[in-house]
Amino acid sequence: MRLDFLGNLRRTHMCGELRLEHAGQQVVLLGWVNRRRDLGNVIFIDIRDRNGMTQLVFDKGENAAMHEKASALRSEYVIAAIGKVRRRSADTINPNIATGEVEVTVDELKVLNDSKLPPFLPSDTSIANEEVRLKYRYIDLRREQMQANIELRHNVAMAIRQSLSGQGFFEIETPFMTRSTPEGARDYLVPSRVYPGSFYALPQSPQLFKQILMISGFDKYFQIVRCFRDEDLRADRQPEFTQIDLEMSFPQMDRVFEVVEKFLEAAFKAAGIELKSPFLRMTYDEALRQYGNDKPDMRLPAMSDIRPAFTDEDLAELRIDPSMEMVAIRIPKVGKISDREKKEIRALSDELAKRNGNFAGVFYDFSQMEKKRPAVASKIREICGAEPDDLIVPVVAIASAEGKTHSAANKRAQFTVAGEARLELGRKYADRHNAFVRSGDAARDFRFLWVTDFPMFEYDEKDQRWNAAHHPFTSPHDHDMDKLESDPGAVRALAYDVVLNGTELGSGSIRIHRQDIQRKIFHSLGMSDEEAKSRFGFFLEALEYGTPPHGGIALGLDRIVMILAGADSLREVIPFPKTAKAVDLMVDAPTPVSDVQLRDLGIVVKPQR
RNA sequence: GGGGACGUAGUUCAGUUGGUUAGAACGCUGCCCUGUCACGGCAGAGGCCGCGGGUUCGAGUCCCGUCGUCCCCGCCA
Repeated sequence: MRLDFLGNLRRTHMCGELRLEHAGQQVVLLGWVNRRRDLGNVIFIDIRDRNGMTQLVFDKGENAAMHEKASALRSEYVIAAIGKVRRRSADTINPNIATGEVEVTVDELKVLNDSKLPPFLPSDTSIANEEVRLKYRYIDLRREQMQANIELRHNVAMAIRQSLSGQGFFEIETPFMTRSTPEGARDYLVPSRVYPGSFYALPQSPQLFKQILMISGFDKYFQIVRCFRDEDLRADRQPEFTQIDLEMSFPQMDRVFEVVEKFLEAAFKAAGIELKSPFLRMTYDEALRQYGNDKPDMRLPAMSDIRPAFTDEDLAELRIDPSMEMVAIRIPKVGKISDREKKEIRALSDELAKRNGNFAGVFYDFSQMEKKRPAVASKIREICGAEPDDLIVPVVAIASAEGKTHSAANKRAQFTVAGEARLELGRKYADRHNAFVRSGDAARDFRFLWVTDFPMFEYDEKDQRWNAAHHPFTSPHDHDMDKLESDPGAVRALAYDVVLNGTELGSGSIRIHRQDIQRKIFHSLGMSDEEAKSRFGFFLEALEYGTPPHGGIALGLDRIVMILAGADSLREVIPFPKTAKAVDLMVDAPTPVSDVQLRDLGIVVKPQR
C-alpha cells in the first residue's frame, strides 16, 4: 500500500464535531479507521479521533477511484478524509452517535499510515485481559473509556489548579532527587555516581520541602506532584502516584478545610457533580465508635450501642462480659440468611478475631437470640432502626474465666473487628443490599467526611515503642502538650483525613512550627538529639529561623479520578501504570543494567539467577 | 512474606468422570453484496491447552514445581 504524506493538509473539524448545521461544508478529518463496513459497491468507514467518530461514505457509483482506495483500508490505519458533509436521509440516521445525522462523502482519501493488526481493537466490545492491555497500552488507551478517563483526569487536575491558584496558592516544584529519611514506607533509591555508596531517594511526599517553603515566606504552596513508595501494590495503590499537595501559613484547621472543600467542589463540578459543603466532621474516636473504622463510608448505617437492650440478668445468663463494648452491625436489605451463610458469618468472626490479636469478642447469632430472647432481640432491632430484611450481627464479648479482656486496647479492637466485619459483610451481600450497588443511587452519592483529632502516637507492640500516627511533624493539640511524656497514648494531634465513601482521599495536619516542641516529639518517639539531628538536622535548623505557624494536606489525585470515573482500580485512570508486582509491562521495567553502569555507580550486585 | 482466583486460537470464553481429529463467538483472509453503523451471506486460515516434571495404556482435564496476571492479608510514618 502506498502511503501519503500529510503535506500542508489542515484539519477543519474533529471527528465528533459534525452536525446537521455543517451539511454542505467541505471538511478535512484526520484520524483512525475504527470500523469498516464493506457492502460491495458502497463502503462505510468510521473515522475516529479522541473527540468521536464520523461515518465516511465511499460510493462506487459516485467516485470509483476513492472507492477502490477505501477497499484497502483496515482497522487502525491513519487516514485523512477530504470531503463534503451530507445530511443523512431520515431512514439512515444513527441516533447512537453524536454525528449520526450526517456523513462525509469523500473526494480525496490519504492513507497517512497503515497498521499491523493489533492484538485487540479499540472498537472491541469485550475488553482484553489486563496483561495484554498493559503490554499494548497505546492501543488500550485508544478505547473510548480510557480516553474519557484520561480526559476526566485532565479536567479534574485543571479545575484544582485553577481553584488553588485563584485562592492565592503558588504551584512550586520540589526535588525528586532528595534525601532518604527511612521511616514509614520504603524509599526508592537513586545511586549517586559522584559519591559511590551514597544515594538520593525519590520522595514519598514533598513534606519537608513544603514546610520549608512556608519558612521561606511563600505563604501558600501547592503542587500536583508524583510521589513514590516502594511497598506492595493494591488496586488502589501504585508505587508512583500523584498527590495534590498543599501547605499554607497561619491557618487553623478550618482554613485548610475551606481550601480543600473549595477545590474539591471545583474538581467535582468539572465532572458534572455538585457537592455540598461544608463536609461533615467526625472525630477519630467517634468514627471508631460508630463505624469501627477511621475512614467510614457515610452511606452506610452506623453501628449501634446495644448495651441498653440487655438487663443485667440477660448479660449474666448469656455470659456476656459487661465491661466490654456491645455493638450491632446492620447491613440493610440482605433478606434471608441461609444456614451455610450463618456458618460463614461465624467463621468470619473467628478470622477477624485472630487478625486483631487477643480480642475475645464474638458475633452473636442473632436468629438464635430472636428465638431464645425475643425481648432482647426486638430491643436491638429497635435501637438499630432495623427493617425486616436487614441483617443484624451483634458483636459482644463472652466473659472468659480469666476475665482478661477489659483493656482499652481490647475495646478498641472490638470496634475494629465490628467495623471490619461490617465492610466484609457489606461486600459479601453487595448484590443483595442496595448500599454498595454501583449502578444504584449509591454510586453517585458522594459523602465527604472530615475525620479529626487523630491520636498523635500509636504503640508498636513489636518494637515496644511509640510511633507517630501521622508523621512526626504533626502538631499535638495545645492542651495535650503536658501529656507528651506522661501519657503519650492520650495525646491528640491536629491531624485530619478527608474521606469519601470509605476511601481515604487525603491526610494532613497543622505542623509543629517551634523547634522546642519538635524536639519534644522526637524525644517521645525515642529519638535522641543526635539521631534527630543526623536525620532531620537541616529541617530542625530551618525551624529556628522564624517559622510561621503552618499546616496543610495532601490528597490522592488518582483516587479522586478513580471514584469519579466509577473505576475499580487506579490502573484505569493512570495512563501507564504498573502491575501488582510493580512491573511496567509495556517498557518492561525494571531491568538489569550493564556491568559498566554498575561499575560507574560503584555498585556490586550478586546476580539473582 | 502469607492466602485465594485465573492462565486453552489474535481476543473473549466453553471443554463432562482422564478416552478418537480440542470447540464457539468476535477478529483475520478470500469471494458475494449500493444504506450499513456490533452490516449481512458463503468459504478458509489460525492451537507448545503458560512452562517443566510426574501419575497413567492414555493428561487441556489428576499431582508436584515454576512463571505470569488479578484480588486480599502483612506492609503502606
